[in-house]
Amino acid sequence: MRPLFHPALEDIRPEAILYALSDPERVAIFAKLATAGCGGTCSALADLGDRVIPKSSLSNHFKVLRESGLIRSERQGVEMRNQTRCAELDQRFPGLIRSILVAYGQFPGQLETMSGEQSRDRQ
Amino acid sequence: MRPLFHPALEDIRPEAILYALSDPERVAIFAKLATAGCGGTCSALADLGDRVIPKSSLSNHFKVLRESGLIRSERQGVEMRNQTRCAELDQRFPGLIRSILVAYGQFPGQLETMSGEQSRDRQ
DNA sequence: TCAACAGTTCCGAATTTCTGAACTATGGAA
DNA sequence: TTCCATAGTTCAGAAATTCGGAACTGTTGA
Repeated sequence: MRPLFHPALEDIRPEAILYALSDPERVAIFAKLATAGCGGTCSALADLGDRVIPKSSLSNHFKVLRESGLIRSERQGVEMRNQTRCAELDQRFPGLIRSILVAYGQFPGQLETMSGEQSRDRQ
Repeated sequence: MRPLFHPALEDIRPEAILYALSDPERVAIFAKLATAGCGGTCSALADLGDRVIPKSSLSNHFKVLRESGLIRSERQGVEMRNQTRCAELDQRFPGLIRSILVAYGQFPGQLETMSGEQSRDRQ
């Protein structure tokens, strides 16, 4: 398994962000992560209610989210911990993520790491 | 030639907007329209500097922009007049278009019909 | 009536997406 | 250790999408 790629903040491209979030399944996953309340593992995010995303598709969704710079993934034992990069992203693209989530009706008030706490970054 | 389809404001879907604007060529076209200064015809927008978009691709770009709800196209004689639906869109998805254009570095201060003038709508 | 022009449609090639099946990595139990 | 279960990744082929040249359509002006 090749090491997971995460773009540096300055390498994040708006087209990648928009592309990643132009898929409602990925938005649903990202919104769940952004609004916390879930463990952040892949499997915990597979159930969208109306359908269960196949494993391989899910894995690909996470790859797209990760490589576009929207999330950070980190192996923890047998599973994967995912977290959004909202705080960083808001620095680079002010207001973007928020207005996208609002547009999707996925902004219930509290974004995990956005604007509030300045994220105790580990790198 | 079938009649051009324009979604009603309430039928505009965020995923369509993001998808349409996840392509840098379409963003370039849309930004030129949004910041005025050009006629709004297709051919006037074909030249991106580094490459000239083929006619059929250009036509498709306009179709994507139109059917996502980002622009309105109207035949005027032999050519097509295009205009953004920024004012309407900002009503439905507050801040979205603006923050996207800012993210792309395509927001030079003056958006044609956004927030300022409430657009003398023709319909 | 005809030619020119702006843009659309068609269609085949190339690329991308999707997902089941096989595989890999980790941790726990025997 | 070895073995099994679990979480997720990679592979591969089918399906869907995108791209763009060539042919077509609709409009204007000569």
